[in-house]
Amino acid sequence: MANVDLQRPRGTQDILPAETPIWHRVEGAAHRVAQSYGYREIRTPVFEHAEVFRHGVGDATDIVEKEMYEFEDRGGRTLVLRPESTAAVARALQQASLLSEPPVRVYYIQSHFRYERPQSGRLRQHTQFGVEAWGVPGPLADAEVIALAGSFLSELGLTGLVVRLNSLGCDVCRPRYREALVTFLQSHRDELCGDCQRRIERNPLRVLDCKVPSCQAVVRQGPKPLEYLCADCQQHLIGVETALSALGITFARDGSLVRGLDYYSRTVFEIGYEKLGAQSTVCGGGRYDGLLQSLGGKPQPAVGFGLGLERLLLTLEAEGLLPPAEATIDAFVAYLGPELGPEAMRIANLLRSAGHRIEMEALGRSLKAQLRRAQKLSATYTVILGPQEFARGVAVLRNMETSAQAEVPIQDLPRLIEH
RNA sequence: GUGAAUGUAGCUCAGUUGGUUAGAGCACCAGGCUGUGGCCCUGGGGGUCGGGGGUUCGAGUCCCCUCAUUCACCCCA
Repeated sequence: MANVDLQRPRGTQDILPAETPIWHRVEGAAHRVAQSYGYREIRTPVFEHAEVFRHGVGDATDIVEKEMYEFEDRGGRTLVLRPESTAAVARALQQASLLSEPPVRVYYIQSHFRYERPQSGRLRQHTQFGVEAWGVPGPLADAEVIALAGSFLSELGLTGLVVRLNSLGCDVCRPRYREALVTFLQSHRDELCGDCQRRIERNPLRVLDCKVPSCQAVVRQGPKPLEYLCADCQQHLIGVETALSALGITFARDGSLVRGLDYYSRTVFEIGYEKLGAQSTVCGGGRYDGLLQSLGGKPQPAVGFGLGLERLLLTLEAEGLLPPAEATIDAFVAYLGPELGPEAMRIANLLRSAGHRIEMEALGRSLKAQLRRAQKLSATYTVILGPQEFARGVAVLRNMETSAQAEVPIQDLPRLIEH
């Protein structure tokens, strides 16, 4: 016997039978809500050519630089397990020429893979429900995807989540702000933490949301991103806020909110749940008008979000919103003595044909053990077949809740059992 | 990638300054009730003490390495 390591790979999760029902519920809500907003599902390959993410997500991002599962296949192609879906979706829409007829509204529920140090709410394989509106430049689209996320979360019973909103500017104003910020930060370099000193070159906007108090003190004196927004970007931000207010969605403008992927422009937002600790952002998104162009296509405005389902489940659990376990069968078929096995099996199939969910005793245990099993499965009924009943063409039908039982003709069983 | 904590039965956990055969509750199986679940009583099965190496007469306990989980950072959903 080979000595196989039974441990799952680091940062992965088995979703066991006890957990699949809640996944079905969450995924079902995602399908319903997305479709109620007119979005249609898209599925892309688990792996893509590496360039899709290099150019789409950005060469200098952590995701591309050190977190991609990259490998060479037997044909010498460099492939990558997708670390996110937006760049892949852009590639797919472009390849199928679907963007010639905007708007294109799509959603996905897909796994993503990142080589990270795992902790709760951060896995190497994780699932995102994502939504994208392509070919829509106006602020109503931004508000729409935020509203969609809100509808989804409230359908699951969540309240008390915080929407944070910011604008990163566009090709016109972002470089101006970035330059002003870098100049400012360099003049205060020795007041910043080590991480932030590195960020000045790598990703200066990140300094804005550093948690170190001394860095925050520096940032407070520096140039404010919103002051550098061009007129168009300002108007866009106000347009998003006006629409959100009209929808009754509460949000907070947060000038320090920065998203790590290169493709974002203008609107960025996060929806978070504080009790989750460090990995508290459940949903993150924004506008990425420049993404398609960076993949070699024609410019196409787009806005969307990604919502981490594992983190969402943690939130639901913390809020006590996981539904109680439901009965998995309607009736359990018990029988006495191995010679009655085939007849019990015939009865079980008779009931299944009538649409009932049936489990039959598989281990030939005592009646006591069989009833215990039926109870454990929350079966509504137990059908008991013993030699005495078999000889007369009847079976005992026992209601597990009331303990009432009666002998009934076998052909009447399908009619007498209810869900 | 950086820093720290934890790892004993399916689950939650005890286990003294290193000292016989590693325990409890829950769960599981059986019997009490020879064909009736829940409550109760009795009994039973189950453990490479995460893995490997070392110190020692002797290691669950001490040391090193390794794997995994958790927490924080980086980053992100």
